[in-house]
Amino acid sequence: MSWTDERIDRLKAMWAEGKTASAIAEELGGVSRNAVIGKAHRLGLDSRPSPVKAGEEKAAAAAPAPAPADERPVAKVKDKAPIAAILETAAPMPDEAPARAPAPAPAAPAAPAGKTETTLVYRSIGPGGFIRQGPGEQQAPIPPAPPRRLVPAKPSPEIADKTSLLDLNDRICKWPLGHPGEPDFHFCGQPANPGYPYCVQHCGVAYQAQLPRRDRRPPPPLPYGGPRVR
DNA sequence: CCCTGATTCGC
DNA sequence: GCGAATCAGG
Repeated sequence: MSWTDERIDRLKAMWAEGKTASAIAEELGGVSRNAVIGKAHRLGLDSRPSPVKAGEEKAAAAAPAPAPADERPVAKVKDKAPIAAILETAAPMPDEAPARAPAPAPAAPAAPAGKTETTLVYRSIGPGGFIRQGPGEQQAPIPPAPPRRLVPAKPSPEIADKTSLLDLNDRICKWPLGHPGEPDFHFCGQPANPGYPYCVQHCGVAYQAQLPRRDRRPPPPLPYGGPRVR
């Protein structure tokens, strides 16, 4: 079914009457509700109060100022231009933000005593989560530290004579002892079995002959409660 | 789940 | 331009 002039007129009339898109579609016949809505849009007919938009208007009225970037809904994956949306959100808005919340100029006198004035400052959040400074609120530059002679830090006593990550090469055993992040975490450090990353002893742990299925033993319960799930 | 309108995007 | 598919609130 095509959009003849007559059908378009009927659509316009019913749309103006406030009939729902489904009702219009049913009355016209041969078209779906979506077809009616699409046609109405292309004709430039007035928007109807849509459930989606109604909520947005309320929110907009309650919070006229743009919400901080980190509180806005994250761009959905399906969005065709998520980058653009993020950039638009994060980009400084030279006309709005500073005008709405002017930062006190460095030379400006402090607020009059006895009356505490709280100014709400909207900031945009940068891609890394840092807070962008607004114009006119630069901090005084941090003075450079006085020059000092740099000396190597002493290793902590716990790992003073242990094999650390930096000590590893292809000739020493890389078998880890302890857990990464713990203060005494280190590596075996014995001479490696040539061609292997571990010493002979740890090669015996790391490499085991493949047994036929029927000969395999079920693995013993793990001492630490199973693999960590992150 | 149903309804609604808005929007997108392949045709 | 068309409209199905999809989204999102009621």
